[in-house]
Amino acid sequence: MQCTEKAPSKESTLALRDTIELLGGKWRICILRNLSFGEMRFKDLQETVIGISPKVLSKELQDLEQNRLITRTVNNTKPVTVSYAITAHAAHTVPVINALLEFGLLHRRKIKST
Amino acid sequence: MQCTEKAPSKESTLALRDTIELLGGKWRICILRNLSFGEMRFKDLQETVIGISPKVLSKELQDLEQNRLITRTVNNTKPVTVSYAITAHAAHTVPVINALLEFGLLHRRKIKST
DNA sequence: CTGTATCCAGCAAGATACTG
DNA sequence: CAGTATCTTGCTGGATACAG
Repeated sequence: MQCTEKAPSKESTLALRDTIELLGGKWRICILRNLSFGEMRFKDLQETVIGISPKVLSKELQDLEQNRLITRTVNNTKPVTVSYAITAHAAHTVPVINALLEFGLLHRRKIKST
Repeated sequence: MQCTEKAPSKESTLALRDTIELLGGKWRICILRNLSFGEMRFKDLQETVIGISPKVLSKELQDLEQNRLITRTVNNTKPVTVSYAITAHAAHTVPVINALLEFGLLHRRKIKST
């Protein structure tokens, strides 16, 4: 669907809310972006997603997996390692996430300069 | 800045967090999208942003105004009306928001069909 | 119409410690 | 390494009423 609406419909408002629920929160977008560079293990994510606690990371990963945005793979190594990767479906969000990032950088300059 | 990174830098992670803080939460993106169709008054928003309470709407609008994402204009009518409009700066986010919306629609179909 | 005041519940999330 | 358990707090945001 291309968005060609001339006014905000209730339907689109609700759909947008779904997306926000899906990707919203403090961490999920960051996690997805990090995974967009390649698969990572739990510990990698814990280091790269600055400030997240293992409990919260665990929960977020479960949520993302349930929504088919990431995959979880247990590697048969010793000790066991677990790899997380982004799904093809979630890869669609990467350009959007980058756009958000760029807006953030732009915004910082904008606000600072006033 | 075009994002050409090969790995997630701390800097970009933090910048992304800024954006999430800026646009995150349950309501702001919806508000911005609604305003992207043209200026609206408080009451219009209250009706279109389904489920928001006046207190929360008021607070969100203040936050958005402080970040220069919307403008607030008091009209000299009787009784007084107030118009909210998106700034040129925030207009940059509109395509991104629409991309999020479309992803949400896509996602719904994806999840349902499994 | 455009908000603010008050009161309150629930949950996200932090700290920390612990397990397989 | 990859999490889970527990305990606690602070804030988001809901309901409702009221004010300029």
